[in-house]
Amino acid sequence: MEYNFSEIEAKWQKYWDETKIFQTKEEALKKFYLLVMFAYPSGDIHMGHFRNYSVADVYGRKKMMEGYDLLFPFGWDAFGLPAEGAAIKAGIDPEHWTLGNIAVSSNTLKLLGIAFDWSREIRTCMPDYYKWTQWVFLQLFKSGLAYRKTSLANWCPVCKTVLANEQVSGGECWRCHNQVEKKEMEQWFVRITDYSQQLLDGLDTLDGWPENIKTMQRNWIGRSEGTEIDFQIEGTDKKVTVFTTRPDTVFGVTFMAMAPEHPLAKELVIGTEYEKDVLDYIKKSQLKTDIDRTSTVREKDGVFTGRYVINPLSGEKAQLWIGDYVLASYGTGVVMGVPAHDTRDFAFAKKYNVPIKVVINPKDHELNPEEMTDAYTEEGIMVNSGEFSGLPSPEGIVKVSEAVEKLGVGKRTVNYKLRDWLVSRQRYWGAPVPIVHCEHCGLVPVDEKDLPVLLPKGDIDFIPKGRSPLADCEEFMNTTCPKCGRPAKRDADTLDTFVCSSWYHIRYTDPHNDKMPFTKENADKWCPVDMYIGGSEHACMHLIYFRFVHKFLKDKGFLTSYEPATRLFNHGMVLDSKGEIMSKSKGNVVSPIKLMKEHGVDPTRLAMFFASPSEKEVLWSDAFIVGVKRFTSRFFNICSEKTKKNIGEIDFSKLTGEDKKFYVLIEKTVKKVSEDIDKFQYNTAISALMAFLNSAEKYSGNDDLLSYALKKAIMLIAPLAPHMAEELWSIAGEKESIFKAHWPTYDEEAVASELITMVIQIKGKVKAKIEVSPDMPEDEVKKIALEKVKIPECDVKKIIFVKGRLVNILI
RNA sequence: GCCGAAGUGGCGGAAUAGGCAGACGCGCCGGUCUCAAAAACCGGUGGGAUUUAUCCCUUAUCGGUUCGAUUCCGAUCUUCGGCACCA
Repeated sequence: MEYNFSEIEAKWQKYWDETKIFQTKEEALKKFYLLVMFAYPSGDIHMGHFRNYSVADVYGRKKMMEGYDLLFPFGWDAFGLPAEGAAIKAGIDPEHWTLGNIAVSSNTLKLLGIAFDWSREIRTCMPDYYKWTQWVFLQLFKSGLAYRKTSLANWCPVCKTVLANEQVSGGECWRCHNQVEKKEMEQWFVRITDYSQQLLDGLDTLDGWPENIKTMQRNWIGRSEGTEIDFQIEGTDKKVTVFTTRPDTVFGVTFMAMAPEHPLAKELVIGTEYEKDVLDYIKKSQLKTDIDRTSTVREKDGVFTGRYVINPLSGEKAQLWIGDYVLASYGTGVVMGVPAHDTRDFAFAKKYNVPIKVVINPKDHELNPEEMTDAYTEEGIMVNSGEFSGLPSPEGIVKVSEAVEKLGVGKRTVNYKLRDWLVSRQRYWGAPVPIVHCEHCGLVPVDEKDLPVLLPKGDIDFIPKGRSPLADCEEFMNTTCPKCGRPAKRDADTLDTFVCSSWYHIRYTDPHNDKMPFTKENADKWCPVDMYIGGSEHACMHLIYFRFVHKFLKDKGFLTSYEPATRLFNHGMVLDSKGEIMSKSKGNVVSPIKLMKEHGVDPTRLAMFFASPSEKEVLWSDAFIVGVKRFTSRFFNICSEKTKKNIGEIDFSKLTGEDKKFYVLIEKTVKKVSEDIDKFQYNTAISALMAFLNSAEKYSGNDDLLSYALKKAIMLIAPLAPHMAEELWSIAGEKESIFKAHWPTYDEEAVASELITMVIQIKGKVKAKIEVSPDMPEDEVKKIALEKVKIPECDVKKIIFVKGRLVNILI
């Protein structure tokens, strides 16, 4: 029988649709929540989506066959810049553009036969969803976690919008890759930093997350323990506080460097001879781009303020400088300069002739400041440090900190690199910030009963001008204050799309609720996500935000789980055959739709899976399809011809010879495929099925046994090639969907009883092989081995025996 | 610079609580079928030597531990990912 894929695919997709087989069961007795990162509808589905969803689909279908009640939903992360880009370029309304793309992509996804529960589809750009995104924001606001602050925001001059720190990489905008500037603006922030420690601690509970993602998040949160120390400014009643992780070097402070943005910077020099130089320097450093500012290769520079600070421990004076290598946003914005023991301070001191004072010596020799070419940053013994001299530096860190606290000039403290989350955007296509600005009452949250704050439609000028397009829409802007009732203005900004995606996993548990974002009952029934599948590029963005929002909602009592997802799997990217990212501009895009139409969905899936393990990238080549097409057609032929509905019992103990071997093979294949799918190693699962097929075609024994084995093989291939498996299942006489069949078990006795090949080595080199049963006594195996290689027992020095593996004879 | 992962035939890749390196597939070579070709099927295929039922070499490179190392340890090289003046 010919394998007519297009007919078979259409038939079974229709069947799945009509029988609603993939619709989530409400009772969920044995729940499994499988989640794929939802899609940005930028056009049609590409190979990356195809791989992501197919990999998840295999996993989900196997779970179904294992008897789990599966929640496997899909949706659209539908707000965001590209829709506005299309509006500007082509004059299309962003909503029209977005919904059009969703329609096209949904159709494609349905043709791909992914087992999504489409009845739970969500679209973040629709009022029934963003109403609740606004609700989430209001909870944050009411808890004091959403606040406005004027700050130097990352500003992308091309997208004309602000960006969160996470959206700037290497000084470039994550979307358009143009250089980001700094711009002073009043913005909405979310106090994610209140959760720094919780987000860090939570990682230790996430055993099912890849280590590299957890490491990236740990580094991103960037916890460091240290000590804050106050230095009095000479001749004033003011003091500056520094944060240091090396209080053991405090006696080596010869200068102090302050960030140009520090509130005291200007104040300290006003009216002095240093005023002009310092103000010029501050102005200059603000004009520098982030790339210049944060480049580690750039020569450090600074300007002297004419002021001195007093070291609270040594009583020594140190020069106070302004230097733009000091970050205002980390620690206290002031750094104590210890040239002898810090690389940056050393470079700075050398440039400006600041004294270098050694306070830590290596164990074996003494440092001479004049001869040093580099800072000594290792551990050592404290010197020139008063009562602390002679202490090993790790101990010094503790002792100096204690002294600082005792003197009342500082305290031990913890710092994090994590910054607050900037959530406002000066764009149209997003969820409006549900806040009213009232002259009398200040910032007033919109009443929950008045949500959503609808995004106005119609005549909106989308051209980016550096302020929100909504600001010009008077109809939208003019409102009344929910508190005092007087005329007031709406907030003109919209929320970052990462706010929309920070809670979508919970909305899926109750997607049509119009009274609440979700019920606690439903959230707790399904959450946490049991397996979350997506790319690793979101490690420090979405994957932190959604953990934060989940924890926040938990703390507010809206749900019970501490983490949104217990297991995470990152699939690799699909690249072109040269290893480059596929993009329209390069013209190297491979279309999954074209492949699917030409070869069928199942062969295309199999080719993708077989090409490489799922977590690795795959350099796509159409040649991958050749082998699996031969395989599918051979598999289809033998199964459609040799399976029978009724077969007699297979009694392993009565099998012999070829029959026994073949039976053991199918049982072993069940074990292998089951384990490999659980590990996302679909490539080896497929090769095990190929090896089985090779033997099945050669097998010429018992028809019942062959049919028994083939039906097991059909079930094994079902998650990987679902349409073909359904067809073969029905040809085999089965009436129900194969996805209602139970995932096959294997005969452990048979798998364990298989004859094993033992290797006979002489001095570690393979000389012969013997087949023995696994329970043959050691002495007997040794005897056979010696006979086999014709070595008399008297020549043997030693025999190494590894059960079930080998015999190594030393002579 | 720091942290992490990886390096296996012509290619994708398999095998690591240390135990037959190269499963499975692509490609290639030979064959069957055919007037011929394609498709399909069958056989062969890491490299080298050879007296061809034989031997040597081989998992980035060099060393170590071991009866035995792709797997463990150390050094070096390369590639990829992340962080990058975080005091």
